Amino acid sequence: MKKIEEGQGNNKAFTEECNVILNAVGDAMYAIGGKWKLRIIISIARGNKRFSELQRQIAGISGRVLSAELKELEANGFVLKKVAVGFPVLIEYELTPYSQTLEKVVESLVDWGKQHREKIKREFAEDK
Amino acid sequence: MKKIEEGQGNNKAFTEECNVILNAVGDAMYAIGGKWKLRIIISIARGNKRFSELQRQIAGISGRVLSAELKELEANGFVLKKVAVGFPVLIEYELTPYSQTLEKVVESLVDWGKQHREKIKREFAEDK
DNA sequence: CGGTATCCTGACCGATACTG
DNA sequence: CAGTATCGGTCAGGATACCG
Repeated sequence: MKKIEEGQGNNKAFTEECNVILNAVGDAMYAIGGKWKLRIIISIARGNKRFSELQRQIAGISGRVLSAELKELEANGFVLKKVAVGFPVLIEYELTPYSQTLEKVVESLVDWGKQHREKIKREFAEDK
Repeated sequence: MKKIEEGQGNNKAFTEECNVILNAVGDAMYAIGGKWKLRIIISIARGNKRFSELQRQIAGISGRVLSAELKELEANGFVLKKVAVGFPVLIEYELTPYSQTLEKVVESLVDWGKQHREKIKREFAEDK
């Protein structure tokens, strides 16, 4: 009676450890996955502070969605909303220090995204 | 007449460069975003090859969704489906070399996800 | 300018049952 | 075992109009 046939699929400790990894990625994607969250964070990081700047910079996002996402990001501690009294009222968004922990994630995603886009372009070119 | 008030929001070259970043992240999220794709890739990378192994390892995924995602991953060049003739027919999934390019992304996401989960837990504990 | 309100569609996805 | 078929529900997010 073999206990492990091949691969590590039925090794208990292995399965547990794999679950830790899987949960971590799940948590990460839950927090910053979705179409817009990371893009908004990046856009703020690169100097866009105003609502309209963000909407202009992030192609395709609607006001409704940007508004909702900013609220969520604020609630989750990624973004700070600053309201300066005066006339007209000046509203600026900025990142919290916690957003800086995303640096490596963003960097690797940008790198991969660039090379992936190149790959897709090459394949498309070959398809003719 | 000031040309640039403050920040870099209206600097053209800057905006362009920011768009490159934004597009890269958009492409990446389009390809490997969503609830399951990365988890499936990770799960295969860690030795799970069979359909049922994957379904067992990836908590919460239904057969229907796993099937659809595997097809998409195959079509996009991340996964290879191997069918060994015999009885019963043995079907195994494995990663293509291209999936290896995701290593850094996965690594940073796992790291961040782990610390994020810790942060959430701490905040939850404080809330009492 | 910085949003909200309303409405709506389609993508995603869970459950269940069935098949070769 | 490795899926497919069908159904139905939820929800992200798009369009548009409006508001202080």
